[in-house]
Amino acid sequence: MNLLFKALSDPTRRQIIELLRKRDMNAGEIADYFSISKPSISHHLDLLRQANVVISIKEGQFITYSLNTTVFDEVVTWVLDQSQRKKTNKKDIKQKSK
Amino acid sequence: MNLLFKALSDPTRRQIIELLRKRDMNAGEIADYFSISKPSISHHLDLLRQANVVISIKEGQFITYSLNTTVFDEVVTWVLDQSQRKKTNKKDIKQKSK
DNA sequence: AAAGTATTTAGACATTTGCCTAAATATATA
DNA sequence: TATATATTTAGGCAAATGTCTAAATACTTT
Repeated sequence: MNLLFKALSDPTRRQIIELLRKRDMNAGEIADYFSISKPSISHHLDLLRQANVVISIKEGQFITYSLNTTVFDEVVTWVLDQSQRKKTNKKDIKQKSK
Repeated sequence: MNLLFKALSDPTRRQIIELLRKRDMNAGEIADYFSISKPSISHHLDLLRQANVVISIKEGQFITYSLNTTVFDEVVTWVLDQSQRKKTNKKDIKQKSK
């Protein structure tokens, strides 16, 4: 959960997600869309993979990345949940201190 | 957009959101739920306010914070959008370099 | 007006993050 | 097998982030 939100908190990583939404790409193709170095992109891809946002499949010399859209459900559920006001429980009522 | 995702990327701030989901609270009440200092909580609240996630209203000696749930729509829209595979445009097809 | 309470601001510090270059690894091709 | 290509790993560095204590601000109460 935290890895997931962390993964989404960087603009470059969100752009990578938007790219992969259109089609699967290998690391080099992805890097071509950015002006930062390939190792930096590789690092971002690693974080996205750790957060389960993308899956990577080695295809010969290339590594193809694709979105794992299922994790987004988790985010949507959490966020939508916050939009809904919760009924206050007795035990949640905090006394003013002193 | 970036401020919003940044705001959601910290566990303490997400917990604050979950607290405010139940009821509005003033800064001191919120701080009571955590073991970190009041100035730190105040800082988190400031970031949440900058991201438009909460609104603060001064009520005498207290400052009441409440959720501004409308911003969550933005997140849900973006995330849901990524879950939906996009039709590939001609112009989006990137030639393999060389 | 003085003292107490609620909250923020200021400034310092350690950790994390995002970036870089150089080197390592793995596969493909001449 | 030697060379070229694709990608990652390693290590370093600057900026951003999260935390703290001390001090400032603002309101309330005596």
